[in-house]
Amino acid sequence: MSIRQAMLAILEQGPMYGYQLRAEFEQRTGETWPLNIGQVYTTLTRLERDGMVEVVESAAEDGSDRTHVSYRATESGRSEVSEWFATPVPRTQPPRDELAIKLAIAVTLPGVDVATIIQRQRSATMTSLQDYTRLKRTGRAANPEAPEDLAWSLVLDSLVFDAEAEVRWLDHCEARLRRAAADRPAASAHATPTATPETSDGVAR
Amino acid sequence: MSIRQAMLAILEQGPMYGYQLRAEFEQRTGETWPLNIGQVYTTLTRLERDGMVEVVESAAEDGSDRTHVSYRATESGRSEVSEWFATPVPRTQPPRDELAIKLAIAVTLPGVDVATIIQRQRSATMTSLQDYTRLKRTGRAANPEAPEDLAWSLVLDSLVFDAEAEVRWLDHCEARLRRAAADRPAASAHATPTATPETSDGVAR
DNA sequence: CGACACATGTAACACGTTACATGATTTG
DNA sequence: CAAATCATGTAACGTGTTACATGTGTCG
Repeated sequence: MSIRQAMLAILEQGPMYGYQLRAEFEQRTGETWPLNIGQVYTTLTRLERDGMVEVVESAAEDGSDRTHVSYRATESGRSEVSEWFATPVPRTQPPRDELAIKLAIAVTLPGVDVATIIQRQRSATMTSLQDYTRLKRTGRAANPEAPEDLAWSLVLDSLVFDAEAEVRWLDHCEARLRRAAADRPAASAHATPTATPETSDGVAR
Repeated sequence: MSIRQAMLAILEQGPMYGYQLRAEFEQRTGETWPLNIGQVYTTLTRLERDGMVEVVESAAEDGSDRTHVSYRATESGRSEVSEWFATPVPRTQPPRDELAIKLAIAVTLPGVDVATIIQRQRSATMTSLQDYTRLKRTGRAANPEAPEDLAWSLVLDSLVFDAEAEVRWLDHCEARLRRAAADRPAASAHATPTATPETSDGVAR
């Protein structure tokens, strides 16, 4: 649902055609979320159907006489954009987190080696983190003053913050599982139920 | 794509029918990611088509003579699950982050009050954080020893880590924007173009 | 009995990806 | 000129949500 609004928002800069829209989007987000060109056209069609944009056949501005199928945001479109900016992204129904789902299920199944899953995941994520920092050094020399480069840089930071949070969470999970295992040591290998005393957890909460 | 694997993984516990699968899933993830019952059936159909599960008409175990349409994981299904657990969730194409996209575009558009967007978002996210901690206190009395409750608790922690990372990122963005504004002070309020020396145009790019 | 939860589906739609078709323009 | 890139689409498929239809079991 965010592509639609993003495209509409970019149209605030003026009428554009499909390819241009994709270029503008990717310039701001880097190679992070490549935007499928097919989807650009289908989304534009739906936006037009919903009265958010209208077609403006425009000559290419580069002098050639080629015309493109450009789109311009309508009044409705512009108001949808400002509402998008004015409303915080809700956390009521966060997108499903595959890693969280995976671990949540893993800890409930017998015979699944959760510790290994965690270690592999952390190692993969830390590799990504290194890639991100490498990207930040290499990054788009250009001029860091330009808003598009600032945008891309912020997106990159967002990925870093996210990956760091994931690593922290993995450490946290590891610790909690270790404590849980310490409380009832037999449960791992040969499945001895050990009758769990009272409620004396130690798992906190 | 994660629901499919999650359902398949849960079937490792033994044959189940639609409603049961949903209940097992939601018990592990709390009310975080409610699983649509319609999707359960369509996903089961596709899993069967792909040879991952097979139907086992089973009598309900609670004594009643009612039979349910239960599914059991096949050999292929089981191997897909173990591969799922063995492979880290890749960060190569992370799911699109609506907030990051929104801010990335916002900073490149003239006349958008990014500072306000950030403040509103942070305030909304911190409210969610409070809800999470309240949930952690209230949480599912039951017994925290039970693996399902541990799972749900880890998921909740994941939400917290995520929200905290978001707040940190918002602070980070705010700081960077303040620095950028300090470097070229005129750009904010009354849209004074200040003629940006060399490349002219003001629209940049 | 009537309301409600359980249980199994189907249809319609939105969104997203991959792949293909078809031209025009640019460039080695 | 041939190949690559730009540009605009369409078709097929997977996934996800919402809504509807239909029937069974339970409980006040």
